[in-house]
Amino acid sequence: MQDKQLPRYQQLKELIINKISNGDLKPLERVPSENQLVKMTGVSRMTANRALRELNNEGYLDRKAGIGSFVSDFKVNSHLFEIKSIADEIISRGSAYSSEILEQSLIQPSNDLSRKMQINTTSQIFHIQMVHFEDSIPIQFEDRYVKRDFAPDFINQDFSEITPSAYLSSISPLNEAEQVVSAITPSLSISELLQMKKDKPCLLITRKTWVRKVLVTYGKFYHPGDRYELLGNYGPIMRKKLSNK
Amino acid sequence: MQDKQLPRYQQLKELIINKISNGDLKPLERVPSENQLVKMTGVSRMTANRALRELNNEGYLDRKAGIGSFVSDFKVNSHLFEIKSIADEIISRGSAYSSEILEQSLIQPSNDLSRKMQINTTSQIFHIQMVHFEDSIPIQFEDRYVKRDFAPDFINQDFSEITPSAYLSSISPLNEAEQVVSAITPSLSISELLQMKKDKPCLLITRKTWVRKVLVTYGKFYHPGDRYELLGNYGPIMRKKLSNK
DNA sequence: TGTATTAGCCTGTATATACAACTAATGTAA
DNA sequence: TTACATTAGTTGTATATACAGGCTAATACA
Repeated sequence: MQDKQLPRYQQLKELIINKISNGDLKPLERVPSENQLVKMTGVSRMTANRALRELNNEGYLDRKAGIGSFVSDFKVNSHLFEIKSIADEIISRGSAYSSEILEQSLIQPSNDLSRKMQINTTSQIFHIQMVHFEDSIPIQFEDRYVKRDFAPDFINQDFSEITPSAYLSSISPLNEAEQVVSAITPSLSISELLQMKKDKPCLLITRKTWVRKVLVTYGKFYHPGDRYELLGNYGPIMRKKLSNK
Repeated sequence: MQDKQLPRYQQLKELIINKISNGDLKPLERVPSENQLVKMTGVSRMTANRALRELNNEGYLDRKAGIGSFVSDFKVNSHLFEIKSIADEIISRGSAYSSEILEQSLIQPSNDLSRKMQINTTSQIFHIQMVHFEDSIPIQFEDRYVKRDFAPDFINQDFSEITPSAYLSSISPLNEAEQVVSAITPSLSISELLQMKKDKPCLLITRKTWVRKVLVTYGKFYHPGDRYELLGNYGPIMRKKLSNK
């Protein structure tokens, strides 16, 4: 592949990222300390420090002096910033969250869908449709497809307890996403599900998510235009710190 | 303020960021080399290296071995990712860009506007309204306010040559932004400006931008829902490298 | 037993040193 | 003039060392 070998701190970083990606290291688990890495790999402590420090800056790890280094809890706050569970969002606003599941099934994808999900038509995929409510007012209609390979137990989950988004994150940290935001006029059925007045616009978010370069889920998220807006903050890179508790 | 003094590499970083923010160091200008920083401030080369390396990772600087370190060209690609000039976006798609300026004036803000812009009503602000076209089709209606203090020469610019967004970025790198995306039904006048059919939805982006914690511009950007969508990619942090040319 | 101290491990920072790779400018020989 | 070698300055990496400060658990002591 590449004739030039990577620097040692970079090799260390990728070693740890790989262990996180393939599940050897799970969220909140301890990763080797700097001195352990020194003994294990023969590098000096400063290069072990650089590897762990940069992984911390990139959101893979949480470090705390006196304690150790731990894999970030991707369930709570993925380093895929801004993409959080709709339930958490509603609860953090102090509102009551509830949901209604309309469909939860295993299907054979159509030609169009198999192309979107980058699989052949013989693979099976899960399909879920549900509505999310904030204080009993519909705030999102979720129409999502999930690769069976990635989440074989998807069909047995109770998604009134854990949202599909949170469940998928718990299986493996999602490490790449593409999100398209658009304004549309909803179909009649969606308009009714969201209890919207006629001809009112919808904010539609179409999202694809990859784990280790493989697309695992594709979903459309419809929001009533007058009840939902998407907020983004852009600024100097902030690192979250572990609390002192 | 803070009883604990910052680490030296952090002090160095802030020194350089301040020089960039207040215009002492302009885009593409050379910043002191690691050895110069050593002589100037008395730190060791490794801590000077850490300061410059992290500023590079955060997008403030571009560094190249054998050459030196230079302030990033925020005009081309701000570290406020995803917020780029609509003109660049259209041109990068291979389409023809044009614009029509509807208003360009200096005004006294209303009570409501002065509150939104966090100033008192005696301060003056600039107001611009314009439409951006892709291949002669309207793609964005821009309704923007700019603090006079920040860009005193704003009124004399020819915004058919350089977009307001690009002009403001050229004055100083914009280092914080808040963006709210929503789906609305446009007013009749906006619907006509964008040559939209009746009752079709608009994608509305409301954006505030700060420079050094001071809000400098507030704008609303209306897009026809069927002609524009907002795309975001989220993934491992990538650093741009200087080319070898 | 209960409390205070200590030892040990962790991260965070700072320095001194070394070598490699790259680039531009300069000097030198053909 | 041209081609090549040298040199100085730059960033990039790697190591060894040191000390500070946070935290935990074992230990010593009253």
